[in-house]
Amino acid sequence: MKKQSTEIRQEQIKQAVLDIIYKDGLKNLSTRNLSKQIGMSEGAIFRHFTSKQDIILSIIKDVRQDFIGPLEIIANSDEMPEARLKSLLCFTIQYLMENKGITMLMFSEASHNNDADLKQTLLQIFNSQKSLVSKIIQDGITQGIWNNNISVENIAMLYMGIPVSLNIELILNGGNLQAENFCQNMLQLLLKILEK
Amino acid sequence: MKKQSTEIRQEQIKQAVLDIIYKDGLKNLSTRNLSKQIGMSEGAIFRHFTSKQDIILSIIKDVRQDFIGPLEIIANSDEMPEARLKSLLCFTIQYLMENKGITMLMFSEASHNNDADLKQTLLQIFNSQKSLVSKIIQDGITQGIWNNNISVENIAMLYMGIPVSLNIELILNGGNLQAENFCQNMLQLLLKILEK
DNA sequence: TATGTAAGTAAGTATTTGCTTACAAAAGTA
DNA sequence: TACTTTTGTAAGCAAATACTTACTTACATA
Repeated sequence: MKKQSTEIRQEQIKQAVLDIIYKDGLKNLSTRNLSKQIGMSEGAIFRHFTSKQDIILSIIKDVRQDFIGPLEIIANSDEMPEARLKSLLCFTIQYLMENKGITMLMFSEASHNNDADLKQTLLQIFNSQKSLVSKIIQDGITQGIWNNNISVENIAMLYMGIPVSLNIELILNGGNLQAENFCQNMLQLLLKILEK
Repeated sequence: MKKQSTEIRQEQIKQAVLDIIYKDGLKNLSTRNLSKQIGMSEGAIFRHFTSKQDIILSIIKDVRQDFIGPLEIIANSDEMPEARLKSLLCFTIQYLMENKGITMLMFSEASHNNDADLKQTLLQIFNSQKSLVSKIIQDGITQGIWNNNISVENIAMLYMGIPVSLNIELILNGGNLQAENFCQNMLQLLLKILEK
């Protein structure tokens, strides 16, 4: 196999991990299977990551950077709450559609890991999402746009189920889902809850 | 160890499976680990089930009987749509709280299984839930109680995320969650969407 | 062109996996 | 009581697992 830099290989390996999880499930995520998917020897994987655990940790850290990072920018922008909520939701759905294995990875593998570092990062990812949604909703209420009689906490919780709804549909109906439509549809429902 | 009938042992084994999944995650669900949890030898497990797969299949069939069964009765009762929706949601949450490993099992293990029988049962469980919620909502619309401008399909999709939201909270925040409150809270939000 | 290093491989390692075997003992039944 | 069946065990099986080793090869740079 042609030689490549560690940076390139690391990206390939992480992508392959997510692909395997989405297509074949977590139980088929073995280093042997992984090497087959990439077309490189098993030993080579361990040139670029110290352990299988290390690959997963790296993926979760990517999530914080490539997913939570942009979400923070969206939530803290000076746009109207409704526009921010839409951006937040649509970006989330887009990200999860492009990284289809991530939802499963975070729930199943990562959440029951005894690696404290990994667990901490994971908790941070969930809590960040929740608090960013909460912030936008709170802004809308404060600005008098939305109903002040609803519990921000409860909507945030309902919101957190949306990405997983998406995942259920993807797995069971085989991935043919219009991300743009899905985002708009869910947004409509949320706005109905928020309206005065 | 004292002898017990296969029926009793099967229940114990299935319960232990769900406990392990909830506490330690799917990757720790080995037959060795399972035998340790029950306090019986590994060989004894295979007296009562033909394979590990067989245990999982049996659990999923329980879900259809003990969970989907009652849901059908609730959805088809002659109560008002709002009362039925509440019962449906609260029963779902109660069931998942009492069988905390099931959500994870259905998503991760079962959805990527190559056993056709299992996959079929699983698909049935998801689609049943969705169609029962849809039925209740449709009834409410037909009776002129709820808004006829909303998409039944979309609300059903949003609904399906609620049980998993619950699971996230349970795993990450350590299980201290008031089921009764959670049910009422989510119901409030759904009713807000449905109202005219 | 020579050389050091980073990136590749095949073939191991020890451990864990799901499951089987050969046998023991408890419990129902005659 | 005698005998059959059912439920239990300890020890071991082949295959799969994550990871290592000893060695090779491509490539940037002196």
